[in-house]
Amino acid sequence: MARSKGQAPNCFTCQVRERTEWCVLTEREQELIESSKMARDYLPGDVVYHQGDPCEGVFCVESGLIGLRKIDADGNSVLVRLANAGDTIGYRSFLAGESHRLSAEALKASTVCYIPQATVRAFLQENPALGLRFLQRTANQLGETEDKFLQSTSLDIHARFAHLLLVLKDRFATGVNNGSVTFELPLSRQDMAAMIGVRPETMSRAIRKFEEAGLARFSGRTVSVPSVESLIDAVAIDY
Amino acid sequence: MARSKGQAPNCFTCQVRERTEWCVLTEREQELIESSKMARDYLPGDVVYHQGDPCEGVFCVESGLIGLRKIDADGNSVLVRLANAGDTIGYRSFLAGESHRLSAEALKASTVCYIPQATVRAFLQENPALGLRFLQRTANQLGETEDKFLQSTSLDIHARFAHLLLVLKDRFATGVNNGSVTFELPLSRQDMAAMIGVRPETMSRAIRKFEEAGLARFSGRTVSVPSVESLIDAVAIDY
DNA sequence: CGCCAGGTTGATTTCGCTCAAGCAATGTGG
DNA sequence: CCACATTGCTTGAGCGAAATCAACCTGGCG
Repeated sequence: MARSKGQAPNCFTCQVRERTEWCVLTEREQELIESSKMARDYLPGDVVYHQGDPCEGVFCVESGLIGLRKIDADGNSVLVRLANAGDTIGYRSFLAGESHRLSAEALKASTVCYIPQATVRAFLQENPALGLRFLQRTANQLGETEDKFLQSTSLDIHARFAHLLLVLKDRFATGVNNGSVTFELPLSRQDMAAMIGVRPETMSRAIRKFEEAGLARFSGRTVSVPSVESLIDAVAIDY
Repeated sequence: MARSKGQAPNCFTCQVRERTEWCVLTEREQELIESSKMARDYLPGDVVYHQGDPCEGVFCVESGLIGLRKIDADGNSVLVRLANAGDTIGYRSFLAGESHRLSAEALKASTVCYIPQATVRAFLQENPALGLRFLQRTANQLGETEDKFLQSTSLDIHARFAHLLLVLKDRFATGVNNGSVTFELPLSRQDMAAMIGVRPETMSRAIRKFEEAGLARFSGRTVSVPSVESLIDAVAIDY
């Protein structure tokens, strides 16, 4: 997965540019960002930034997968969000003018571009469209996060787990064969547990229950869902 | 609290303008907003907009207090956020291009200005500073909401309740006498319960425990906290 | 080979939910 | 003006789901 020499990422040829907020920049601005950014490769487990680090810029994921985690007081790490290729991370803390509230860690081999604070700030001042794109994104995430909170109090664990699997399916499943899907989870059980707000032991039992109910099969990090339909039902139905 | 005739709110003389996102508008833009906005008074219980309504503009709270709630599938209403004078509401759905995800309801007698979609959109396009203000605000709320989720899984009910009281204190307490505070909660017990994600019965018991522990006294909607210090301790300490 | 982190499983406990009853304040119709 | 419903809050009893505690297994790695 390591980048061979001479293939440094370039904003103009970047495959994911159209999916990023930066696609609204003018040609001239793209040049500026191209010259001020710095790309780096990360292997799974590598840390892009640490919670508490001063926020000196934002990061744009060119490829791979980044996990954003919070380490709580007891030292437990909680996976809060995933960032795909095309996602920009670290901008929340940047905008709020705080140090990083979360840590960013590569879950797959990834390439990430660093864009320094000064560049971002300048663009935001002069190009309203850029801020608007981030605003839309942040507004959506806020809605999702609110729902997550509401679900954590109103839905039981199995419903939340079913919901999580559906989200992960949408993100990581490549194809669907008449209702049946198989895909690879880039997550540990612990991370999945944290995402729905339960202990690892409880996650384990939930997995077992889902296997017994024929809702999904788990083998290592490979999941197969025989019927997406039944999984959707499981979100609503209390059983 | 009703507005006497001839005192229609005016953006130029608005007391809270400096605390709103709109303070970055130019003189000319202020004129535009002044001429396109529509003010209305609301009594406690009055609804500003309903969850599911199409979002046709945003609302700026001039005075009073607005509660933003979500009605879940079972018909339970969950208080998600409070909006003070100076807060703009409905902009999340506006930005995400959805219909309203929450309902807005006056908790105190309030005056709220409606700013139509077209006006807001035009300003956002032309004045980067406005979008940035909203961006900052949304970024902060996103962080708060994330913390709320994490707390709901890592902190027990008493810690969450203590935390809630501290937040409400900051919002509604006027003065502090050597560590002791008394203030009026504009919320029902049910709303407080929903805010920390518990049932009303559990809220009741928590209140009782806090009184027994001398952490706070409750009489109707009046709360007095003898020692803010001990309340802060209660957030962390498990007892 | 032995160590260790991640995962599974079982036994036990506990916290908060559910169900149910009672109470006070407010409202409504006869 | 009183009888009665309604709504919000409190309290108790019992239950159940998930946390905790603990043991054990597995695979990777020095």
